[in-house]
Amino acid sequence: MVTIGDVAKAAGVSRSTASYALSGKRTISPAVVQRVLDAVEELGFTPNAGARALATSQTHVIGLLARFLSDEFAPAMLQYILGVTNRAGELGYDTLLVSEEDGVNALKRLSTSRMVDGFVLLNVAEHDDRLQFLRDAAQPGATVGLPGQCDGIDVFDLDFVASGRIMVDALADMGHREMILVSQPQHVVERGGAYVWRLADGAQARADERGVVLHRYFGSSTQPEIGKDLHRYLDTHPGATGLLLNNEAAAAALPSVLTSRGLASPTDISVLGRYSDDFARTFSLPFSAVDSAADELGRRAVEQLVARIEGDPAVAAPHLVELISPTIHDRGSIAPPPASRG
Amino acid sequence: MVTIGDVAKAAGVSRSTASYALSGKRTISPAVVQRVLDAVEELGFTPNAGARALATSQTHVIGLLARFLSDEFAPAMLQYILGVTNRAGELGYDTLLVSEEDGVNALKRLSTSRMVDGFVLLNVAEHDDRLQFLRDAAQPGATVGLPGQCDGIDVFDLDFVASGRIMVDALADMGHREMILVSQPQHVVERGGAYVWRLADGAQARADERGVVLHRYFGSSTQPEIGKDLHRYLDTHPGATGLLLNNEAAAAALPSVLTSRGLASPTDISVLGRYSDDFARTFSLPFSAVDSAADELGRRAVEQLVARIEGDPAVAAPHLVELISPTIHDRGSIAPPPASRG
DNA sequence: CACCTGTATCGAACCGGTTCGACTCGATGC
DNA sequence: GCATCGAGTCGAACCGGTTCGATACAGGTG
Repeated sequence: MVTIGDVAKAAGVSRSTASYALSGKRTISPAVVQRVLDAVEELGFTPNAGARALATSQTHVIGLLARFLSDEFAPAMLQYILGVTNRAGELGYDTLLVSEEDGVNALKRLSTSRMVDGFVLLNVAEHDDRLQFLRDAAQPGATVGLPGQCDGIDVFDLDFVASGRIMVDALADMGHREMILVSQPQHVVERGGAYVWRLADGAQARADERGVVLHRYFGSSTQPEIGKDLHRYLDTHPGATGLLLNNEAAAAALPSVLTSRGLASPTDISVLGRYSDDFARTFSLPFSAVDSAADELGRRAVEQLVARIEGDPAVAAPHLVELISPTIHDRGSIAPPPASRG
Repeated sequence: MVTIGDVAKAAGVSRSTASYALSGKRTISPAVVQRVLDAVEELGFTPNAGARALATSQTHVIGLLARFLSDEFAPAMLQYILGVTNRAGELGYDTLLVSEEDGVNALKRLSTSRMVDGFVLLNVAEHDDRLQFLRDAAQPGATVGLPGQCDGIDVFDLDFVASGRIMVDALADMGHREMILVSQPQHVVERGGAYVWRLADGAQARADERGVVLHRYFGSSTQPEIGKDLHRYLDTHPGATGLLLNNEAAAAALPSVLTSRGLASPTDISVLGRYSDDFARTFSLPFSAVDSAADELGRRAVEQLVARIEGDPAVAAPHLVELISPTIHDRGSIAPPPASRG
């Protein structure tokens, strides 16, 4: 293997001079710099990552802690992962992906062994046991997902309260007065999926403000249960003209439920989901939806993490809690309710 | 940070003794070993990964080169990734995930900087430009996907030729005489997705042997195009009673296509796909399918890679080309054709 | 001409582990 | 009683980078 010593020898200088020529941290004569660069080129020198990490205490690797929970839609996670790895790559960082069950253990291991410069945590719950160790870690961390306590970390998430509000608004603006909100299953909430009730509360508050009736349900996350759930909701509330879906499985199941009831969207019923554009394409879902912004959240988390890694540690920038404003991707599934039309 | 020097001092021994006490590579008296272990415990010592890598030339990290091609069904890739990371974790290895466009560059970079002990390549094409560099690399490599040239690497893949055969057999055994095979889009083949024609050729050969009519198509990999494709195929071949799907998007789109045509499986048409069990669960697909064995392939690739990394380099084990026999996961979507029933 | 300044370079130390060779000491063999 | 041996330990070197302090030398100043 080619070391910087080989490069130095080939260029006829000392190791330190070669190092400075490459890093530019001290002034080296242009002639020498050129000789060093030529030697690097000729010999095919690449610095040994371990040695550099040892000397500089920087690995240029970030740890990505994913968490795949049962009854969750795994493919949705991929968007976040790719958002992180791609942006990290652009910024000169590699990504160590950990899918271990025991996130706390992985976090400790990577942190104390100094394998990474920082962490990105995905799928963060209201009370996430990984956070305590993240705060104590020597490396900074950013999360995708809004936990109960945000101190000491940078937090990124979709603004789910606002999402709930604009979902109600979108339908209420069209004249809908009664709608059904289908959330994730109850146990997703119980294990800390706070975004579920955040969206629901935002929706409820806005519904109350506008005098709209909102029926709230926790739907199943599996087929065919969710299909039956949807039928039951529609049977129970024949006056409801709008459907808000904060549940990927419900969105995926809805087309065949509507078909079998002889309903069409938006003619008979308006539908508004909350999922990513990729998800919509994959499932060919014709419903307008609040974009979950997975890609953007992953990107932003990495950007902030890298800024903190590379920032002056003396100037501890205040920690961010960045809630991305929801945007609706219009696919034409919202219209005025049947009764209000000719 | 706690170093082995701190541990040695606390235990009242030299650094080298502490190191040997922990590694067991030389005999150290039980009393000293215990004192060292106590010190490690008390101080919370974890070896610095960079330092260890520098000294041992082993990083205990494997590089995972994923390749997300346009018009490919990204969620399917997740299964392979998790198969790799999970098994690697069990074997004591962390996984560096690279999703870079330029796989060749990433490979070179990780290899020459000695960031990883070996590589797993996913989504390997017939003529994959990454392979040439993998063969020249100082680290061993394993692939998931069967390339044209397999020398110098360990190769794992599903036996797609056999898959094609058993897919035809499964339907022909039930009495079907005319079926449609929907493959991946043509350009997936053109850029080296050899598994597409391997399965198609296997199917065609078996169909010819049995006197079965097989209509072959390259379907789109995106919605809603694939839905329209499916409708067209069914319109064109009203006599076809079986559908073979080597195209995830087609499988995902089929339920609504069938519903809108008023067809049910297997009553009106028998369907056999080729995708993983996880995929079926995630998308609630009710079709029997040849399992793509994503998880197993990822696992096997890692196991072989680790064996090679840790094996005696003097004893160069012959390289493997392991084709996993296809198995059908029965979900009840295959039955005799309508005409042959009462 | 002595003095100072700044530029360009070198040698040595350091990061935190691992490992080789040498040393000590008590037990064993003759 | 002395050489031999093995168990147990230590010091030093090494892995391949980075970085600090010192030095050499050129040019400018009083």
